[in-house]
Amino acid sequence: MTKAERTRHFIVEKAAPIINRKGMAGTSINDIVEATSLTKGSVYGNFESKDEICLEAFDYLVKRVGADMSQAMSRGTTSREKLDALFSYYISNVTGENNYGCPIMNFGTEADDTNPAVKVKVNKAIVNTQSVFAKIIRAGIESGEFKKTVDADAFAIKAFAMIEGGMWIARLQGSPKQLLLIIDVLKQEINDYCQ
Amino acid sequence: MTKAERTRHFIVEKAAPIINRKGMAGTSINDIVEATSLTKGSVYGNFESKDEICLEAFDYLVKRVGADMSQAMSRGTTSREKLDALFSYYISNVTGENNYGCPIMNFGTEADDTNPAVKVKVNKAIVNTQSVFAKIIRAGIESGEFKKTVDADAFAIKAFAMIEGGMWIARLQGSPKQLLLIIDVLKQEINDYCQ
DNA sequence: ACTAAAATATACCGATCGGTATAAAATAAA
DNA sequence: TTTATTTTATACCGATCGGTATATTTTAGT
Repeated sequence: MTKAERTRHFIVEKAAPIINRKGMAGTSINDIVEATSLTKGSVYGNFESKDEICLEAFDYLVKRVGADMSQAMSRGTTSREKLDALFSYYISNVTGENNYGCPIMNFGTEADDTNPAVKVKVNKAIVNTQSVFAKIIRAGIESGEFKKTVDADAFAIKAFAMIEGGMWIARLQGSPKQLLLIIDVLKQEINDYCQ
Repeated sequence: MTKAERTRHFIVEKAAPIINRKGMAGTSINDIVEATSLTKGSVYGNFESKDEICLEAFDYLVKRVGADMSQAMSRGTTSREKLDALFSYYISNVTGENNYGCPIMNFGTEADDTNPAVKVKVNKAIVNTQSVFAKIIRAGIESGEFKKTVDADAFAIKAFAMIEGGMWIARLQGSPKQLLLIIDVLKQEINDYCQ
């Protein structure tokens, strides 16, 4: 890893949480300069534009969320336990201190009408996340844990929308109350899936 | 209504869809000047700051959405029909041409970490919208249309999260497919509420 | 240690940002 | 219609925006 590669990564690491919090338009190069204690020349020596930083910041955040989700899932053995672990991760993601919301939600809402490149990345992240849910359900069906009649894709779409909506509300209200209710509903539904 | 009041309203009317689409940070005063064909001096003769315009724009958008929801609901007689009409409104909101997403979602996501005043307004809008759902359910229970065991508040929270999540996904994907699935799930659930 | 190459810092660019002082024009009360 | 008041347009403010040319420093291969 060359110096430049390390610096690039360092800049992304510092910039990502700021962009996730303040938005792409709301974050200035100066914000990034201050956060990294570098200079503008140094930042632009490693990146071509602010847009490139935003794109890599989104990739970085999504990768980190994905890693956290995998780690959470690995704590469960059965499909149901894996789903429970995922739910717990989402809840901790809202109740934890240094968290600024789901990057897929934050970048997606801003990029929707303004940044096609980011929009494409967000769409891929949505599909990936939903397929994580669907794969767990399918594994549970194959192992005999869940009924064969369960629609894995439909559950994934529904659960993802509910959780994203619930996290968004929880962050805005400064309370996990509604997210907890939504997670309870999902757990009850998974309970009904069991045979 | 004085000239100033009319102009204020005119500015908000023109600025609101732009801010809803590009975000508060992403919209410049010049954008508003161009959209209104007024001058900067005229805009600042009627508003103290860009922030004030954003706040009024949000109020305007929420009021309009509320009116559209009321109009949709009035097309139904039973509680179930009213809910169906609401769902249809949300779907048309996504499939329609000149639409740029739910203002509660757009303003909420941006304001969450950057604009406390807007955040307060967004929270009130969330509570109001959820109470619309809850009230319909409660009316249905009182009229004997729905079972007494139905939890109106829980349904409102769940349905709102699902719909907001579903609309967000639909706009990002450029397809109402997942929202339609989510609405179907809700309709099925309401069907189960009937006795 | 020497040196070519890579990375960083300084200083600056024009454009645009939100906002304002002031003059010109339009409104509204008399 | 006159006149005081309100509203609008012009021209400008300093600050900050994203971005760059260039000089200086640091890195890394020999």
